[in-house]
Amino acid sequence: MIQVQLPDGTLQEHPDEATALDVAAGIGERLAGATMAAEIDGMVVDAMRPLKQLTDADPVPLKLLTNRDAEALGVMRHSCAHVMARAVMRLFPGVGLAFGPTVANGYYYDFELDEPIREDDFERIEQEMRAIVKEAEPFERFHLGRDEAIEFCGELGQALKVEHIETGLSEHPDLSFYRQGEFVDLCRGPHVPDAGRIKAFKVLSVAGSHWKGDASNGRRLQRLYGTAWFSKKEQAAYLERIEEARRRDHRVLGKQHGLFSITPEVGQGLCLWMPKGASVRSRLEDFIKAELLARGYDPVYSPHVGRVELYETSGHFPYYRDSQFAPLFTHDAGQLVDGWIRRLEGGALGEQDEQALCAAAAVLGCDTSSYPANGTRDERVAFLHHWERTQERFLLKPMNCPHHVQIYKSQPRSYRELPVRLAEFGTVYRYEQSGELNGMLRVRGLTQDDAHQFCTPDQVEQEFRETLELVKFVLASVGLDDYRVQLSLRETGSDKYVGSQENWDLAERSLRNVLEETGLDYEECAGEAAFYGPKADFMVSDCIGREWQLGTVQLDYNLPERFDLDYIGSDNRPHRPVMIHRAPFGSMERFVGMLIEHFAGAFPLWLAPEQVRVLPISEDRHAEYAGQVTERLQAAGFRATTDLRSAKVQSKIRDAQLELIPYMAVVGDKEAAEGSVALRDRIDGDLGMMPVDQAVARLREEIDGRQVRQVVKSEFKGFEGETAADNEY
RNA sequence: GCUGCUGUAGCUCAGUCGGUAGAGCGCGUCCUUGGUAAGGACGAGGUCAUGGGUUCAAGUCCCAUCAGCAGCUCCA
Repeated sequence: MIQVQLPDGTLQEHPDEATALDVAAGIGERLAGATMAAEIDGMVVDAMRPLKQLTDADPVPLKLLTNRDAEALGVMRHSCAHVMARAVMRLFPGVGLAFGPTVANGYYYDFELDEPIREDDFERIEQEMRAIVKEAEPFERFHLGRDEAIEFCGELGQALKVEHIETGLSEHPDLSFYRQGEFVDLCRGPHVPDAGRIKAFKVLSVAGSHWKGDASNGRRLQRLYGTAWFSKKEQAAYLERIEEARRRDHRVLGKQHGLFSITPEVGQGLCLWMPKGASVRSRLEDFIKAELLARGYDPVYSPHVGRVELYETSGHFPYYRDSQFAPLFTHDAGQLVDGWIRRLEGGALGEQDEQALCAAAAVLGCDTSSYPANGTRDERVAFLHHWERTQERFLLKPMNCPHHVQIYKSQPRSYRELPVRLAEFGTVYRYEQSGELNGMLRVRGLTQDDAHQFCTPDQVEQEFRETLELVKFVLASVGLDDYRVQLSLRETGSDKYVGSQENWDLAERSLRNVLEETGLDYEECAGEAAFYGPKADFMVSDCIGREWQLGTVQLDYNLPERFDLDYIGSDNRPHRPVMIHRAPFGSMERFVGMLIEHFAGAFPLWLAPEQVRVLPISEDRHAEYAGQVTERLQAAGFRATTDLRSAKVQSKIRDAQLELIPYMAVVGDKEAAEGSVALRDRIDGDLGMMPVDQAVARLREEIDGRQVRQVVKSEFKGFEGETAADNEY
């Protein structure tokens, strides 16, 4: 007999071969039916395996995982991924299986298959899945030794599984498999007891992927995404959330409401701000500029380009070469020599090609007569570098910091004037991979609400503290109150970071101290730091529960070193300042794009491009009074227009509603006689007649308080604490 | 950058088997002058993304390019 201890402390006796499922059945039939898996000492395991196989503990600390537990949801989804793979194998004979893990809200399975899977196929895949679920066959686990396992997968024709056992799982002495009817898959598990426990599922999308995430190995896979839930109701809520997100797509709303546009004529990832989008942006910029002035920042301006040497010194140019626009050369041969150097350094330059380059460079006016063609590679590179350095090369700036550093450096600094805070809405250019571009959220030209704070090491904590306050304040001003901070730290043992060990320790400690002290919800992430220092990123949740990385605060002990910055201390000796990079919004593009989705295009009054529209009942009789009202509203500082079309007022109201104008002012005979308006609210509808002054006061109050009145919360909750499982197989 | 899918009027989309290009909304003109989410009539709008190819004939089939979408990889 074995002893089992349940979470409430009760002890039970069970036969030696008892499983968690047996324990559940002993408590109640319904519980057994709802049991998906079990948890022993925090480890999620199969409910159908004998407890003795799973632990030596006595008594066995057992928790039954049912359709009320987030952990069970992951198990069930992973089982559903197997069901999907089984269905696909039936419909596409000869398909190769790769990986099939769970992800947030669902799962995927990667297949190796020549024939493309199309959306039209989803229905029959789901049908096959329904048939498999209806059969409710059990998931059976078994083990094989390495050699047997390789032979077994070979016999099944699963070459990728063989490869994975030989490489990824080379340390595993024996391998576990799960069988479900005719379908067998190498898998760590755990799984639900039988397929019948999958109550709601759907195949969602198909996309390309790469074997083990490596694009260079040339092995293309097809990734089929699906979702699964404990009930149809939960699934419906989730699908509705996806729909809601689609309805809020800033690319669609941005076009519809004339906020921004991205055209092939201008270029991929280069955003044109239309008047209405520019209006929203400029409200935000004015707001934060005023805030910065109040907080002791000095606004500065700097150009969009800078000499390449600036970014060589900062380290950005060599580190991010591939994600920058190519340098601009003033000499005709510049680009050629640059490509020449890179080919030499890459070791991929033939003798003939080199001679051709030599000749071509000469034609373009670069004197190559003393080029050491027979010298070492280093000598040849040095010759070309030397020439290049005599030439002007510019870079579209990928960062504002080097320019701000030059402003700091332009005069001697005393500890008395620190911190120096230089702020600029600086536009930077990054050559993002084409597949990464996404509306305003990921662009190639973006404007950061950037600033750099230069301070003494002693001031770091206080500066960081104040900066966190600023970020919190600006997020609150647009009604974003649901966020957490990700503290990105270095990864021990990696060589991608610059700067001394002591500085990193100091920086990380300072950030952690202040975050602790402010009580912000934060989480540490090793390996996510920038190459020059740790950072605190604000992860903001929007009204339908999606998380966005917006503001960032980054400590930097590196650039001051590289640019040899100093200030004179009270000891009359030079000291090294510390830099803080920070951008509360992140970039204006990304921030406004996120706001469009958060507000579903319906901006709060203080940000709305058009705040009030005056609607005359009759175009010819009330046009004059409508014009007067509009002028009064404009004089009071509102963005107001008049709708003078010869349409019925119902139709004008409908259009204004669809254009998401916050307020309408209807004017007819009565209003004209009394000097009033019939105010209509986008949200609450008709507010009745009131004097114009009263309407002005009402709107003024809403704007001054930066009120956010309409943010629809999503029905979808998901599972508290749910995370994507880390599936090894 | 890679894989897959897509590209028809300002917008959203039909377009069968390869046989002279369609709708709704929007826009323009005219009629209508109205009271809180669509009044009516008429009209203008397209080198079917671009460039090649196959064919008597291409929006439709093939190739390339460009752009968009989904995903992968990346993100100072």
